[in-house]
Amino acid sequence: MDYRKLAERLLPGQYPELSYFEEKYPPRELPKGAEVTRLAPSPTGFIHLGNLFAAIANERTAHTSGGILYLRIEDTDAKRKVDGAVEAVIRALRYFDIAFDEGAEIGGDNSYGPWYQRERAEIYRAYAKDLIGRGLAYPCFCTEEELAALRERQTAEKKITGYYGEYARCRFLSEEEIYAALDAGKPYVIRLRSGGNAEHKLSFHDEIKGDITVTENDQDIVILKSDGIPTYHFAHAIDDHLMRTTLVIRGEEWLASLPIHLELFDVLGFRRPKYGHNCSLQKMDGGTRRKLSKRKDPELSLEFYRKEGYFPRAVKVYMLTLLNSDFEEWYQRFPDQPLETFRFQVRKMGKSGALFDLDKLNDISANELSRLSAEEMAEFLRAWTEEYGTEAQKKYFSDREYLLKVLGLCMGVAGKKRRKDFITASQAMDKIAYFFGKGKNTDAYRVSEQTKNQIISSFLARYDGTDDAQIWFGKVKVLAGELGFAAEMKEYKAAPEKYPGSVADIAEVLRIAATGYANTPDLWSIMQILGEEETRQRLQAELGEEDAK
RNA sequence: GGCCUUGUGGUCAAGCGGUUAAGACGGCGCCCUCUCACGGCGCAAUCCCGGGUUCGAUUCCCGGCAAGGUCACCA
Repeated sequence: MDYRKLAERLLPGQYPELSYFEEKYPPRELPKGAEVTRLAPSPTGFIHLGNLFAAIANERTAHTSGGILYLRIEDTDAKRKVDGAVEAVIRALRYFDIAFDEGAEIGGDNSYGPWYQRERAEIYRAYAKDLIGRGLAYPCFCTEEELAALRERQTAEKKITGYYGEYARCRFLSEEEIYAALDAGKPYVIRLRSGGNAEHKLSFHDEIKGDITVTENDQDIVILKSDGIPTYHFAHAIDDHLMRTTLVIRGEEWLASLPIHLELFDVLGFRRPKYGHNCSLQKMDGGTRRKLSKRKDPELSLEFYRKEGYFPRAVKVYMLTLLNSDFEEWYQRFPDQPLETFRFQVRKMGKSGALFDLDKLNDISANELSRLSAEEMAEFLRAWTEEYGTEAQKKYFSDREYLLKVLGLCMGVAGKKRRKDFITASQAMDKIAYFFGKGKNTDAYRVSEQTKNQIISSFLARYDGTDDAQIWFGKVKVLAGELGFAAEMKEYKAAPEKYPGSVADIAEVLRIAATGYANTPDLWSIMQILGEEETRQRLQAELGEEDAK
């Protein structure tokens, strides 16, 4: 068969010589050891924690090695396209400090572009034409129904499913049959004429998994779909070669198609990049664990973390602790070092999938936030509130001095022992809400109505907003004594049966009355911030409830 | 089902022939304490199972089992 003629018929016209591409996209001039990595999302705009996980691995690898990270958009599937998706991806990643050097909408060096696969159609076709001309690819006229029927038959016969070997019907079409089908205008795809044998196993070194065994590919996979757009596999080989990617870090769901990619690189005469297949983040679903999925886990979308107001650095730190097991120790030793100074290593990435642990993230988050100054915290909260907060919450920022006092109390003294009350912006905003107006009590009094009223009114009788903490607490103790409660905790603990309660119980009533919560930071300080007038009003209101009754 | 990958406490994990099997999160106690938080001190783990190899195996080999991934003109 005249393959050249067939290639001309299938992909007519002038295409550049393949050497043209080699020259146009020469190997990058980078220092030794520098890795070129990439992120290649499809433009659905949806990006979740698993993507971030891989993104950080790619970014760190590129930038700790003095290399380059670029963004390529895999838009070969028209169905997946969503408007504004690329910008959304870039924005989401920038929130976590992932910066690209080149790529779609990045504005860096564009000499290795275009970055949208749709715009690279000519390139793929040139290579496909070459393959056809060399007899390494051929047109396939099988319909979806026929392929489905084939699959069914293979399944019934317990054969491996797919288009391969004797099952690759169109592989054996005669020249006449091909041209007849073409003349009849039948739609077709271009398939690779695989030279592999699935019986053959070869050993392959994966940068993350180590030495693994892979089976040779024998599937005549589609390289050009009927619309002339390449499949992922074909585009991957060509793009990563021409963009001179040195290390492909991608999810382990790609491991199964690695044999295809290996064959493609060989057949195209490309030097293979290194590969690292990272395990995917998993989550508990019912009784079993599974990888995070775009469709099933919208709550794990990056957008979720922004909405909740997670501190971006906290999410990043958590990802890093999962990515490189020695990171956590490093971070404990050098908490003030920039994250970038940690020596990230691909080979240290875990081999098994980690379960996403919200508790751990929350702990890290609380730690991160506790290291902020009140001013920084205020700024973080303000930015979050502007985007996601309620109108009422936006008012918290009208009196900056007041807000700072509140945050100072809730965070503790800078440089000293600090509280870790705040986990996320939305949680923090809720946590400080009582400083900006008291609603219904969240916690209930644990003493009788009568005792409660007694405590509040006798406190009110001697409360003076100018008292310092010592005097203030002294008065609470006296009050406790008058009601028969233990004024000293030591005495109470020594003989709890002798008292109806202790100062702790007295303080609890006052605390609930003033804030609505049984647990808060120092009560005296809270009253100082609220001011005497507001404090009195709140306590008075608690008495009022009884009158109403 | 075929193929691939993985299997150390509830979770993330270090260790890779001899260890009291690190550490972190979570849990639970205790201490500190007007509550909470912080901090401090403790407690809880038959290294998936079964065979080998070895003086000795969590570590090596084989076989199970379990979990995950994948088998598209989706990426």
